[in-house]
Amino acid sequence: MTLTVSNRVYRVVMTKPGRKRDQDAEERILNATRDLIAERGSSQVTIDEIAAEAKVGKQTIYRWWPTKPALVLDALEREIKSSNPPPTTGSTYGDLRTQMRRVAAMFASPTGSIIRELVAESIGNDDIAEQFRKRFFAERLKRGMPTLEAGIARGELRADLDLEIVSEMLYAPLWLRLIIKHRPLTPAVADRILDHAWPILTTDPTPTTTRPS
Amino acid sequence: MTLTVSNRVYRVVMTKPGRKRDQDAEERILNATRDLIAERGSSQVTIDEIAAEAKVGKQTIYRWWPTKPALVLDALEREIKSSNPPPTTGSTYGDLRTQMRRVAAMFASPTGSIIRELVAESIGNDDIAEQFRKRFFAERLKRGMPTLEAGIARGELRADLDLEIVSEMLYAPLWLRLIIKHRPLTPAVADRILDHAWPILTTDPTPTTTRPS
Amino acid sequence: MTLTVSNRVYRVVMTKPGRKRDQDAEERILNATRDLIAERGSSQVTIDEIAAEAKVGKQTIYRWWPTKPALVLDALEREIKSSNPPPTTGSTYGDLRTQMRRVAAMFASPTGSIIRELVAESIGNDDIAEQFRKRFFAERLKRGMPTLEAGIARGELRADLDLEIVSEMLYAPLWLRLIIKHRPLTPAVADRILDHAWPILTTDPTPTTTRPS
Amino acid sequence: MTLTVSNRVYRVVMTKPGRKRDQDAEERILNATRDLIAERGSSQVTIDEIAAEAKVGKQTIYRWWPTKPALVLDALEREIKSSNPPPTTGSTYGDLRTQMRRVAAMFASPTGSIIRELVAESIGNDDIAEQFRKRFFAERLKRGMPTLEAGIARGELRADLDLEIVSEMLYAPLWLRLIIKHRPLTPAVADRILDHAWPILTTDPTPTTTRPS
DNA sequence: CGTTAAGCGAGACGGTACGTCCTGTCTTAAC
DNA sequence: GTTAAGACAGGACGTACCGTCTCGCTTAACG
Repeated sequence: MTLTVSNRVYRVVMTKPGRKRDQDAEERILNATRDLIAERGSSQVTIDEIAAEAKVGKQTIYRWWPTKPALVLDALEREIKSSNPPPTTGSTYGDLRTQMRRVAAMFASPTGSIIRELVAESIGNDDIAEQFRKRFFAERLKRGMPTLEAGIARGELRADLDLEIVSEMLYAPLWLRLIIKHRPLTPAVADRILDHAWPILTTDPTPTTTRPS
Repeated sequence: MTLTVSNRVYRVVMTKPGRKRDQDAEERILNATRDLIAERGSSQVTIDEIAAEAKVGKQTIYRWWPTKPALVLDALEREIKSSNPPPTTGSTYGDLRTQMRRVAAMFASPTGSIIRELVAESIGNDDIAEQFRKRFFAERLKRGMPTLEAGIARGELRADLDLEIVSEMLYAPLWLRLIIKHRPLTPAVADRILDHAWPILTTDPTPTTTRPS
Repeated sequence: MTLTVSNRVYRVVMTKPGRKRDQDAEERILNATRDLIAERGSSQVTIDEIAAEAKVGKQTIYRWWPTKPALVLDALEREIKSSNPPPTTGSTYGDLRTQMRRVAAMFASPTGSIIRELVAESIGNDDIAEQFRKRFFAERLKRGMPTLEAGIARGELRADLDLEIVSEMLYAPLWLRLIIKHRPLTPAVADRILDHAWPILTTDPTPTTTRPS
Repeated sequence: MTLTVSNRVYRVVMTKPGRKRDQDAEERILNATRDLIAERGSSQVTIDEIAAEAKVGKQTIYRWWPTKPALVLDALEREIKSSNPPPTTGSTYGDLRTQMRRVAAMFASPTGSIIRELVAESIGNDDIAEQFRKRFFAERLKRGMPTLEAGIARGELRADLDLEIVSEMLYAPLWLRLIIKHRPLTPAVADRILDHAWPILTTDPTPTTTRPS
């Protein structure tokens, strides 16, 4: 494709010239970030260390990530992308139980530490917060939605539930334990929460049978 | 006054000599901390700035507070100390409603910002976390306990409730909205949470009447 | 240069009208080097800037010149290559005078700035220093030699002169004024130097007549 | 101490408050600078290295010296401050000879390397150049002046000499050999320069006796 | 009232990490 | 194959804070 202006002929090109971004370097940076942060916490890791660990110049990091938390966010996203498919135990109760236990387990793992660090960064930086919510939090909180909606569709859950509120009642306690660390965070806790909440979710007229004595 | 024991002469002093701690300086430091943090967030405020704003030498700050978050914690405590007495509307539902609305209102106020910043500091520093939990979080989460216990005693709430879980189901969503800012934090939200949770709390056999249509 | 059509961004590239961009690129590089250095000084000019100014890839520069000063050296050489033939006024005094005035004039011109920059580079880099001495300095300092030797041959100058020392006595003050800029550098200065030195050069028994009163 | 003027109270302070500049640190910085630069040359030494060698924070260097060359200049000045008194051999010729040999010796020593590096810095930075000329060069070039003036006063030197030119004829060759390194720089060279120049300086009617055969 | 010791505002200190800049090498798409 | 663009590893730069220390002064209890 050509463009002629005042007798000068220009070619119109779509691609950017120059060396392409080095996928391998990106890989090494994200791995180094993940490893170092899981080990010592985001605030205890410097960009210089990540660069050294990844055998990369600092500028290569700054070229692609504006700040450290942005980098951490990408490292986290990659870590979580290997997402489990939604559970299908056959019953809504079973599905919710599995999902909540998975969240509790993830929060208790090194990945939980990274998420925790990201929450801290989000509090101090609105851009990070925005990214964190959009790319991780919202997606995660909503992952439970289909299960709840399916439960309603199947008639196992009450149709008049405010799912926004319900999902927060189920998951916010887990998040809070991750962030504040005021109480242990185990699958058993997830179970206790679900069992307490179950009566208000279900259409079953004898809810107390699922309640702990 | 001197005291001689085994040929050794001691000076006996009753009060510590030297200049007294400057109450005015302390006041100025805490005010400056509160103002600057509410304005820009704890992580964006330096000790140098606080010292300059308070017209105080840095050493005067470090003499009394070991770290910045310790200072922030004190600034926060002073702000919250004006605690309301527990509500007594006559009904457990009404008391819970009042309490949750108060928490939501506090979280939405500048004080909420300070709490949020403290959460961030807690994540990066275990000592701060310990202090934060002990001096603020636990006390706050447990403030609802007497109301719940009274409700059980009065027979308005089920006796077999796990109050630890219940209080988290009620308050964790508010905390999460403060920290993550993923959804608005209003008194109406507090109401919706309580109304959804109420059926599992109460001994009233017709819980659905309190549910939002 | 970019062109946006229906939200698509295109790059506009000039077509290559002919071939043999080779020599043109070299030309542009040397010109850009000369211009930028004369303007801001060698140490304030980066290779990237030269490449951008010359519309050339950095690699094209590094393909031909190992380092920046090597490039500067070439730029300088090209500038000076237009060397005047040795003067022949008929008298040794006149020839020396012409030559010294020429050097003073060159030092006072933009070319002098480039030479000055090269001296700076030479101090920090032995390879450059070697090149600078070999390709420019020695040749320049020795350019006066034939004149002096001819003067001796003609019997106008003393036969027992140490020409190495003499040429330095004549020219080093000019070099120093170029480098240190401690005093002005004008043809008049060259004259004063020569007139002071003349008595020890000449066989004329009445040297004082050429001395300034 | 307070001072009250028209109902306004002023604090009267005599000295600047705050910690005093650490003389020991300054000493260590200047020594480290001198040592490292004499060893490897100014351009091969980083501020970080100087700070590390001096056991000093980088900021302490930047607090007192705006740039590296400014620091080098101070280090040099301190090195040279231990200046020898002007020589008094009894004869002007002897004094000049001693002085020129001293300069040659200094230029050949590690101090000479530092001066050389400073010349390079001066070429690239006008502020440094200004400082270098004012604090070192001018003072040094003029140090020979009293000797020349005394020579005239005693009648040993011609009264119509342009001392500015004369001192450059004597010393510029030494400077140039320091900077360009095109020829060796020894006391013998200083002698040869002086002996060549002597005839035009002296009132002695038989100058050739001091000339090398 | 003078001594003594702690607190004060100010600011220099040793140190760590930051984010930018430049060098010289390399890789890629367009010609 | 050659060019312009530009990403790469490496490394120095000068800045910003941290938490500590030192200075000259002020304040207050003790003798």
